[in-house]
Amino acid sequence: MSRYNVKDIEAKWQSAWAEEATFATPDPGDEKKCYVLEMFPYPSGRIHVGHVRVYTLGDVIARYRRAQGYAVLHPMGWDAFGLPAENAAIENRVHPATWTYENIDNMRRQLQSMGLSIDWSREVTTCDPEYYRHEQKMFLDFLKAGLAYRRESWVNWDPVDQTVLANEQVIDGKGWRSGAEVEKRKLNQWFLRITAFADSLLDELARLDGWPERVRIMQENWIGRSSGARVTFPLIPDSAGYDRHGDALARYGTAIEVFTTRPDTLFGAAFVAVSPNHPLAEALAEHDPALAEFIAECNRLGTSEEAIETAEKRGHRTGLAARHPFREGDTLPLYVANFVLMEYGTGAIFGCPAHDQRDLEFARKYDLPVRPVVVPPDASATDFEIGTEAYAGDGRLANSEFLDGLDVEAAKAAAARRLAELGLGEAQVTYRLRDWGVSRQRYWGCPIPIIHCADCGAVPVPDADLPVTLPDDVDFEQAGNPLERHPSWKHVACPSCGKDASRETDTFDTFFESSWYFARYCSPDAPEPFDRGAADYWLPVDQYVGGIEHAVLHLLYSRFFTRAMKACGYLGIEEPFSGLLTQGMVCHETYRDADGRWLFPEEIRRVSGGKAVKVEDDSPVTVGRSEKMSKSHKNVVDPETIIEAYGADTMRLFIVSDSPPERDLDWTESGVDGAWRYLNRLWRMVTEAALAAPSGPPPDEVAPDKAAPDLLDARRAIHKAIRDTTDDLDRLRFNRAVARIRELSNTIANLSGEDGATLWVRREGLEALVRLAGPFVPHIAEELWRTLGHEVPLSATDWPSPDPALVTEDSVTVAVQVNGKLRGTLDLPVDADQAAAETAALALDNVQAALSGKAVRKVVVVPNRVINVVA
RNA sequence: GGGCGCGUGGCGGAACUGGUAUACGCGACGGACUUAAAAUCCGUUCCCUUCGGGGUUGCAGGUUCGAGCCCUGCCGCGCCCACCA
Repeated sequence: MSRYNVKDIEAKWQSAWAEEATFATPDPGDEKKCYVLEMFPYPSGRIHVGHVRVYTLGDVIARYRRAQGYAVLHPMGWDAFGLPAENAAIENRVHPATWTYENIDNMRRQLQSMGLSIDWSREVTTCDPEYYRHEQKMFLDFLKAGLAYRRESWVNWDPVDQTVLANEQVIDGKGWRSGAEVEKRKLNQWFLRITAFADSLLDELARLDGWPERVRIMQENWIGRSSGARVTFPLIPDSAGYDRHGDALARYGTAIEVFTTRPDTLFGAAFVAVSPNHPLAEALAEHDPALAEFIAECNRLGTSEEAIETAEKRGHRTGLAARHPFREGDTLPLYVANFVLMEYGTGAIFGCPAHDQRDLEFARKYDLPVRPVVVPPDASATDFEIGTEAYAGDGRLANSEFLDGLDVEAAKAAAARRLAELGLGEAQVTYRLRDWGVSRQRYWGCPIPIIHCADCGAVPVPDADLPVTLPDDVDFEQAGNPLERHPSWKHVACPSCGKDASRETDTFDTFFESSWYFARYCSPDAPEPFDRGAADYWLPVDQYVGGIEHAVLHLLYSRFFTRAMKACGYLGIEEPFSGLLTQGMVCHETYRDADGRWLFPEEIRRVSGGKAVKVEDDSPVTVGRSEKMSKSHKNVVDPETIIEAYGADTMRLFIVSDSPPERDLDWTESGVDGAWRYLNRLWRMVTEAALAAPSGPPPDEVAPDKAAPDLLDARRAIHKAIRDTTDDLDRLRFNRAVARIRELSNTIANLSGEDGATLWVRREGLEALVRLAGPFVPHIAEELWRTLGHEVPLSATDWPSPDPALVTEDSVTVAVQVNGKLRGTLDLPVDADQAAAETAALALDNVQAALSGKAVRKVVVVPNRVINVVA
């Protein structure tokens, strides 16, 4: 018997697959297709265990579908623009491109050592001008279609990375990469009009039944559709009567627009407030130094969880008042208030203290009237009062003139109707979702193809001049954007009038590149972004695999981008990914020495009693709970080391064995050992049996109607294993599939005897075993398939199907209960006569003992499952 | 504050969507082989038991012939969003 020589076997099959172009993508044809894609990696330099998990999961699916006869597209590429390259440039004085391409080369080598069934001829690299030229063109098309625009706006500014961040990239008031407290700045920015598709992005979620419910809910909340009304409040100087607002009103206008979801509570209004960043507030501040100071203070305040929770509701009274739209002669004081967001609705609200907690806190502080207008069903209109809790529930309207007596829903509609009649508003839908700001003040990104001309404004770079490429000779010695400082790059003639003009020096957010790469893979060398025929055939992606952290970032942007591409005639579909699998994180125990310093797993040694010591000096080590692998806690495992020691198959098997894919996975050394031991066992089973096991058509004595009972049982187990593993793979339940495969190994191992029929059944089992294991552990499976005497490689062999005669049962074990408690089992023919089943059950000794003479009240017979005797 | 999810042996987890709870693996223990160790192989492994059985899916109830699964209320853990009018 030969030894399981991992290194040779894995190297041998990896080069065989490469030479034979085994995983080359077929041309679009008539076969059923399956596009399997994992989120492409950022080329950080080395793969980590998280990569191993995603690419293993995707590879199992791709290999399984290929064996089933699908035309499979399974590509790989690099999300190659981004900040780490620039940081490396600053720290190590290496050009971002050099750094990136070197990292790609190393990571490609590492990924290839995993034995992935990837068509490497379709590699896409987003920092390549041959890639990003297409998105520059797309951007200009979006601009023409009104899906991109430029405006001055308040932005999230990351003071460490010195760039703007999208709302999706601000986590708890901090930059998603730098962790720095985000500041507010006003800048000219390019935006993509993602809000134009808000309804479609929301409504189509219901049809994405291949997506986890969790992700769909997260996107739904993120889009945040709410319906209400827009209300116009005419402005007048209030009783304090100053007149210095004339200038501000003249510039801003003499009315203020407010969005509310509760137009029914308009009669409870006590004040109107605008955001500190509202144009009216800014105009007023020019003549009001105290207001200017208040606004500045608001902008300094962070937006972190803590800041929001502890922040007091504060306002600055403006000296203006708003006329109540319904109640003649009633006016409401106008405030600038710190809790009003410029980014949502119109940046202005009316405050109804009785029915909104924030408004109530504000009203109590500034002593404004609290007038309930919605009375709960169990209270009376005359004594219902508000204390410290606003009432947000349902009820009947009161103190509200024409709305009195209506319920909340009817009152909302009636109020909106009246507003429309008066010309002071109408029903309106508003979204939490905001347009996607894509300008970044960074070098290592795709240049925005725009030229700014003093006379002509923002002029698109003509098609003939695309792509706009990055200059190579840049200087990272100073902070800020090197494109801005480059001596010549930005100075160009205006394409429209020919005068001196300057290039846009901002680059795109890197989520721009990842929003369409899945389409580029369909035809990576096409002169257009993609060949329409190829895209029509391959898209949408059938199974996408990636981390949950992209639930509202990449996955939402890609859905938008696909719609925008469709609107501009690039594509015929709206949804890019029909199936989505979000895999959990990989975790590992943490270790600290006596001084509290973190230790790497290889620095410790397990001793008895679950304790651990330092390898170096046997000093005690504290074992901490398992948490997400991170460099700072040193609880990391390097995939390359694992492959060196055990091989890719062991690593792949371990990573799919223990936990369901969407759940977090605990990386354990003993689990890896277990996978290693299993593969050695598999190796021995096949190599020891292969010589003795005959091949060929089934001999008579193993036929379903002739085989000896134990052989028949074994054959049944083999075919059920095929059926169940297939079912588990279809449902992406890989940990269960692995359990089925191990069970099949046990069945085969328990098959004793060396007669011809037994040998034949053993071979049948081993062949099934190797074929079922193929998607998980492809190298060893190929090798054993050959050992079993097959000339055609496993990667070109069909997926096995179970023999129907062997998976349909003719008898079944039925549980027998008395009053719901198990008292025995019965072997009955499938679909046995109910009366006969009942009689057989009652005849059991255990049943009679449990009844102990009591009368049987009834017997519940669930065919083929259970018989419950009720006494 | 809003939304979503989870809780099963020492551990990871399984249980066909209401029908024999604890599959498969890890760990542990015992044995065989070995001068010895590793590897391998064979057993045992939810708890209690007077060996007849009895109990067990975070806790307390409910629905049902029957509940890990459905409902109600607690307890604990996790994730997402958050002054969103």
